[in-house]
Amino acid sequence: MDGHGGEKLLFLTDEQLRQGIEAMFFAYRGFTSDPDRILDDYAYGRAHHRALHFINRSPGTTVNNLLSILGVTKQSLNRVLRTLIEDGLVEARVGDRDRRERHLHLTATGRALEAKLSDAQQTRMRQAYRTAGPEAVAGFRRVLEAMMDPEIRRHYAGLAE
Amino acid sequence: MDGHGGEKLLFLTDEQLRQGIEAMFFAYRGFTSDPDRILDDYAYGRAHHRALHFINRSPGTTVNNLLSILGVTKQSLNRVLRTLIEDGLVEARVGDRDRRERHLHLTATGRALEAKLSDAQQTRMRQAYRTAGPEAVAGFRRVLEAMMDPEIRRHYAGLAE
DNA sequence: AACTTACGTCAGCCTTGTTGACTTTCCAAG
DNA sequence: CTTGGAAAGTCAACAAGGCTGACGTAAGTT
Repeated sequence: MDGHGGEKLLFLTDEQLRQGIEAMFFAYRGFTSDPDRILDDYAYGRAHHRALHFINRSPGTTVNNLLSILGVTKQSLNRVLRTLIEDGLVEARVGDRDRRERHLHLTATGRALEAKLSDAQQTRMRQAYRTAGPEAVAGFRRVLEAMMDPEIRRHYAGLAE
Repeated sequence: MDGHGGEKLLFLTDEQLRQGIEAMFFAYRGFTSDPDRILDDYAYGRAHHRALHFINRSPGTTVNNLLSILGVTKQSLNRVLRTLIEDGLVEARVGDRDRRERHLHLTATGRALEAKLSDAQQTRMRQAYRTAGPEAVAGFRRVLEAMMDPEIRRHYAGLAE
């Protein structure tokens, strides 16, 4: 693409970097605050939201798959998953090919809550995008992608593995 | 500045918004991972890092001030602050004008750890900035700022209150 | 038959958030 | 000078959500 093209000199003072760091901190708080408020009404937390999000994104994903995306232990995930299954938001189907695997799907109820949560988050993001403008959005995404760990980047943007 | 200038139509599909949301999630993980690894070596957590960061940014800040920036309860902050003071990283000086207030300062040891932590974080951010390019950095900052809660934006960028 | 993988579960621990109640200190207004 | 209230600290109890370690079971794989 632009390869060397955009290689202007970047004069980055410590102060500018510090502001970038704080921007991440404060923005992430805003980013999670809307779903958090909704989750309070149910007895769920951020961990439940994350599970709902990624199951919705990749229906039929296995437990192991979800573990590597979320980067937590199976004990942590299981605690969350169990309540979601008990409450009828998530369905765990035994695998056809490999019957050890559990393929995770959202039920209608699960999809409803996921939609509610992601609507709130999308509204904020859409508003931020509109305020910042189209070029800003592209830059935002580029910096975020460059900030991820490489192994994590694999899981990003719906890349099948 | 450019006001209406950048108001092209923004066609934002749900898929694009979802990818932005995931980018925030994955990038934030990367963003915190380096300091987290360092903190493990001491017996500290992310909460200690945040306190060190903001005390370093605004030396002499009061506890109440810090509370409103961090958005936690005084009991939560106090637990963290107490260990930092006991361990000699933070000094709480009784206020001159108002002797109820404690003005927080980093000791030499505290500054050393803060520097170590922020170096790690700055290195990642600098690398991401370099990969993404200068225009991307500006966009990144604009979107993040637009994503913050307005009350929080007051605390941002060293605005004195 | 033995090994490995996928998943679930029990027990226990830590950090970091919460609420509620209470005390001490101390400024400032009556 | 007294009193009200703000600032700060502390104790206790609790919850979410991470973690480790150990164990069990079903089901593929060799």
